[in-house]
Amino acid sequence: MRWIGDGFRSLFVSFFDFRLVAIGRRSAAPIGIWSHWKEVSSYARSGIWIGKRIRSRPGDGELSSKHTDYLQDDRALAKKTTIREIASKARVSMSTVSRVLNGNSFVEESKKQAVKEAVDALNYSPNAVARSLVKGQTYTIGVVSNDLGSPFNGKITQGIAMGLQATKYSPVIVDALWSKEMSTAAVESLVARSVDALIFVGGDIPVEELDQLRKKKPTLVIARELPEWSSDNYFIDNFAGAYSAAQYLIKAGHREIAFVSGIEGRLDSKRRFEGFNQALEEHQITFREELYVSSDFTAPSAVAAAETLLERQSDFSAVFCCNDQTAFGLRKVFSDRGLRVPEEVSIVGFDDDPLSAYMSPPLTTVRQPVKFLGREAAKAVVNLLSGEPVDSQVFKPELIIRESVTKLDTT
Amino acid sequence: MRWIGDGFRSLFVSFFDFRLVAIGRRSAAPIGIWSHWKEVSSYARSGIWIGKRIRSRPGDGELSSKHTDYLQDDRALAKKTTIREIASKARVSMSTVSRVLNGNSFVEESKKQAVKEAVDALNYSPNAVARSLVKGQTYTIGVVSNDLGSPFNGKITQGIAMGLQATKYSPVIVDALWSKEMSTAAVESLVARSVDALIFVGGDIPVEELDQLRKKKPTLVIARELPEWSSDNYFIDNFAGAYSAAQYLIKAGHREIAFVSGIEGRLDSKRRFEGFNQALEEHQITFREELYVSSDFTAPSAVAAAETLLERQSDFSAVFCCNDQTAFGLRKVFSDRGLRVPEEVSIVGFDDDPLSAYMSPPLTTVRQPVKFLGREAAKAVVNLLSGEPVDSQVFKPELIIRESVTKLDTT
DNA sequence: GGGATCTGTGAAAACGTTTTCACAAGCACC
DNA sequence: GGTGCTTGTGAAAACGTTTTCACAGATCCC
Repeated sequence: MRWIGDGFRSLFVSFFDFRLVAIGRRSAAPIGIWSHWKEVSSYARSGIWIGKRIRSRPGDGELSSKHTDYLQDDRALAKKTTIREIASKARVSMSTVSRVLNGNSFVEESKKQAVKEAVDALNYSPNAVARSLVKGQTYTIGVVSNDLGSPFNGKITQGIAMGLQATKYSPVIVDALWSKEMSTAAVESLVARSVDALIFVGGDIPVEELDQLRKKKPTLVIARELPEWSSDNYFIDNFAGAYSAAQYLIKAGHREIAFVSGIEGRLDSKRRFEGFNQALEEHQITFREELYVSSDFTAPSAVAAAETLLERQSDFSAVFCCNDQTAFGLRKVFSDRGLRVPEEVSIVGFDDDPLSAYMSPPLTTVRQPVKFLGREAAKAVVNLLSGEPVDSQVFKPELIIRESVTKLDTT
Repeated sequence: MRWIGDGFRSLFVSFFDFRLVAIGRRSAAPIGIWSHWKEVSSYARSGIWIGKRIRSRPGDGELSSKHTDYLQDDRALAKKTTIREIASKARVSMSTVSRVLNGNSFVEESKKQAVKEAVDALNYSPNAVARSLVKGQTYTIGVVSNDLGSPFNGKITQGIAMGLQATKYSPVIVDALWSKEMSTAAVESLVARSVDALIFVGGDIPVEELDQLRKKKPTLVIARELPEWSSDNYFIDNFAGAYSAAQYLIKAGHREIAFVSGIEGRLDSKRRFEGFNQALEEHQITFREELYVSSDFTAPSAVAAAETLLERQSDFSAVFCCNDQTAFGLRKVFSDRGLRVPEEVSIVGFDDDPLSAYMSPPLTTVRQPVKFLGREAAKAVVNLLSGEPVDSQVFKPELIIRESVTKLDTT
């Protein structure tokens, strides 16, 4: 909070949110020999709020150096070179400079050279904001992620960033943290910044809202199956992943297999259960309900799930976990209770977390091609922006066999 | 690749990088009854490249509807409402609309209302690009991260995003993937997009380059100690973290403690070794060189390190690992060799990975306040942007005691 | 009651590009 | 050698805001 002098329409500066509120009041004693009016504005410069409109009355004389110093806008001194300066240095018009820079029209070789020299000499780089304004494109792609801190989401995002690397688009990543409000806020902020396209990584925004967005901007939804969309949707085949893991357990002789779910209601959890079930049914195994325990993809919740499961005292020789964190949680409870893995209980996970290979025993799990998915999504969005339609695509996960499953002697 | 008709300066469209190359050639047979010139431009619209400059010669008559359809720019139809329309609907000037929207000047209540109604009625939201152009601020903050896929970096970035949530700034996150070229490219792209400030998360860009950048833009370096900077640098006290872990091992009776390093040459690794050493020295323990093994923060490399260490056949009762992934790698080798943890070897880690609590045994480790650091960095950068200087700050890590360290009977 | 100051508002300039438009000179062809 | 297309280029408009500037009416104070 800071008052700029006295003696004129004073300013109340709130640092918290950069709003400037004018408090009109009678002038008391003008600084120096002139009087000012100041349009209340939102310019913060080197800690001092500086008026842009400072008017000396006729006959009031010049501002003293003391005051000009005070009023000086120091950021303005670091003014960037503009296309106008290049034009005048190269003795051509601004249009020509633009044409050379964008390389989209014939320009005489000598002028081309002159422009390039001027650009180098003045160390010019074009202002992307101005370009965006006139082109109506920003060359940015909004990426709405949930929980960037998790390896799964982090890696997908990284894949997108990598895939966009060689293009002229950059990702603008926001983290919605699985919160409804934050995700709408995030999307609004992206739209206001006029990103050229949107990529949703997972999330649970209702399809209707996504439909609305898709009308306005090229939109891609990845790592989330959207049955309503026949295009612009890349996801991993959770059904097949779970099916292959369950199949593997069954082939190893397991019949009583417990299932620890992910977040109930989410399609990925559901599909994993369906794939799991399908494998069981194909081998005429009926799944007993007491072997289903609910969890939420986190290790702490898996601990609770494991305890519930053990309390039920229902026999099982293997557990299917909806992700690797769940497997880690279970493994810990089994350790604590002296249940040996895999000798007494086998475990399979899902995701292939970087640490799963280092669990003891190393975890057999379903690897999702996350980075690949991210990179493909980047390609897809570039295609979308060039007007090529993008068909939905299902990515196959891969069963990584390690040591957490034992072969049962079925005699 | 697509030719728009024949008969005039044709266009070769390269989809790969959106460059349009004009191929001048003699006209053959103009479409319809008029002739065109087309400024070669880079407009892609719904898969068809459409000329902006289509000139019918005098007397050539109107374009037929068939052709206007073809030439129509469909994205332009979805034109956003502008401040001008709000102004005319509310019967005030554009200036007044702007003033109401920004709330930075007195406006008569009745006009204020009229503007607000018009805004609601037309569902207007201001164009951030235009605003940025005139204000010279974009309200974006460039975040240069390395390896977003790792929990450590992912969580810091998440912290920054969370911290920026309530402000009017948004993060623009790029991943440099520890590559020199990618990081310079990333920084250049951020600067070209005129982000208002930069945050570097870790990384190894030379100080001189950072100094240069700092002259142009408010810059904050976090999660990396920069001894040359006395401000704008937030980092975690690696020395203290390692010291407390080593101290804990010593108090538990360990004398022969092995050290598995992080990436050699990086200051965080170095500081951890110094902290470790300091604790040893204070207890008059001389560190034997054969107990130092080099690694690089990844589990696979830790496996190699563990094997090297065991081959040396030097006695040790505990190992200090430079991060948790290293600890996981070691733990696996010890398992495989039948070395019990913690009964025969104790382990401490660094980072507190989400899965460390679920290692068997649960890993005693040094927790870094990563999300907190991210959030604080967000606050700091906002302060920086309002002109308040930001002093460098050291964040204290916390020793999390679990079960991977055993107390030795020192008799 | 009258000069000085305050207040609210619209017109217009500015931000830095790209694109359009107009034009002049060059070329090709009958 | 004239007609008509091609080519290169500069001036100016456009993108959608914010901010400046000018002005008129209101208020204040001696």
